[in-house]
Amino acid sequence: MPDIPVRVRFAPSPTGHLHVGGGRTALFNWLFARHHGGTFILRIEDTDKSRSTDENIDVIVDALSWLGLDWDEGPPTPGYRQTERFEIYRAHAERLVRAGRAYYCDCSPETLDAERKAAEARKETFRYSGRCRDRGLEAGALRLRIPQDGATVVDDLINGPVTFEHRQLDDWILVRTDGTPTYNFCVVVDDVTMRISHVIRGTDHLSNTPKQILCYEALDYAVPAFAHVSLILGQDKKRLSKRHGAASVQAFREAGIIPEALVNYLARLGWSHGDQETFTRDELVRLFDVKDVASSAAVFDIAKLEWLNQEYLKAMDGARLAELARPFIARAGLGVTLDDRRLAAAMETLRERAKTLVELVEVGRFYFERPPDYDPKAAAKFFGAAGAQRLARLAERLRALDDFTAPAIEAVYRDLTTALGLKLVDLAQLTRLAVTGRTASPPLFEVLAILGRDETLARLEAARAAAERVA
RNA sequence: GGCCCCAUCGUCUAGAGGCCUAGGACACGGCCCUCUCAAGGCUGAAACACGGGUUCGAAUCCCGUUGGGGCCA
Repeated sequence: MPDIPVRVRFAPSPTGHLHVGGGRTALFNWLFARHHGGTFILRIEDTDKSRSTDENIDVIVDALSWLGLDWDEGPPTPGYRQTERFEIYRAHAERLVRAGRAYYCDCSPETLDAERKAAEARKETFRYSGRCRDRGLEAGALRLRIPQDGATVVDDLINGPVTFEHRQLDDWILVRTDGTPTYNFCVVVDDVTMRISHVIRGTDHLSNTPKQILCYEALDYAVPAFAHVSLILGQDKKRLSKRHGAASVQAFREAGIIPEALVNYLARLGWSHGDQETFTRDELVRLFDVKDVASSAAVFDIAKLEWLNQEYLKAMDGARLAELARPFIARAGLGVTLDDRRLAAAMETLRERAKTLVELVEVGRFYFERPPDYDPKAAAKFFGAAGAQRLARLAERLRALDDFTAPAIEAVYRDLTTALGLKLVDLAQLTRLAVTGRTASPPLFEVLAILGRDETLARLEAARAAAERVA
């Protein structure tokens, strides 16, 4: 189908947050559209009024925007929500009735239920008997008249040809007795009227596809190409859900994952390009082809996502990192007193020590507050009279230092180490404990330089006092 | 239960009959580097679900079994 314009859509139902599986489906659609210079459409499947809310639409729109998946058609422009389209479904239903491709059925739920039970008793799949097919009714549920014999083949771009025998299908309901269209009918009408060229969606819809294809044909519309993407599984190989922890795009955002990393990870889940692991957005657009998407399901691996996230953090400059980190600093209840320059420098000392923005703040807490306490084990080891003594001497020398930079500070430490007949690690760990409250931190001399002389001396003095109390 | 999909290291995957004594990445172990923790470098362990075919030759093709998943109820 090289001649028809590529038009793809992502059609979430706004019944909750955007699931990462949905995020990946959206990404694949978006990449496909951008790769082919086509159109990416966002459509909201909100026919389930009881569970669909405007808030959820906002959340999904927000998540897609955050991922950088912009749509060419869709909300807030009207006409892209199913609840706005009932007139269109009605018109198409009428068309099918007039063409004799659909008929009304007044079989009661009880009758149908009895048939279903009978079929079960015979260990057969329940199929509607077609009792009302030729009764010429003018009201009731509207059913699609499908061929009795033969088969429909879904020529799936990912799975290859998949054959469904018509004898396994039945005359399914297009419009319920109460006049509401069914999901499968809405989807077909929407895809038809939006001139969708490729339907890229989750494999949970593969089984519905033959019914839909029959409906396209009844409507006398060209059938689009289909590509069914496998589901994302949790560690237990069950469909990924909230039970597995973070499963929504929003949850990862809050966990401090950056959009570039999530996009890269999601793209690599089921799709690959040789041995390449990291891709820029442009590379993805250039290299992605839905035909290369794997047909097997994939387990979501948070550890790998976090590794990728760190790869992105490590490649980022301090200023940008600072902007990303600010909301996380605030959420941790901390305030920034460092100026922009120092904050950026601080970020650069943290980025290879954190896999997420949340971790970045945790590991860099001391940049935003004085140590509220000292690691007890380390305090027992480094503090005491000797420790207090050493802290005093360090403070004395640092106060006298002309140039409060990392190399100059290091020289002071090396000097004093020799003078005292110690190892560098002794004074370094003592100071680290004094300044950060912990025994692990970014390179000490850089930390001191970023904190600045006044703050460093204040912390040294506070620690000295605490050290004396230990003694 | 019926129909459909899927099956390479723990995980994501490369592999489209000989290039495979199966490659990469994450995670894991070891070593190096080192002011701590990381990061980094080197290195180790780790897989073609099983059984039949087809073929000179199968991870790659076919059939079955098993297992997992989905849809319909």
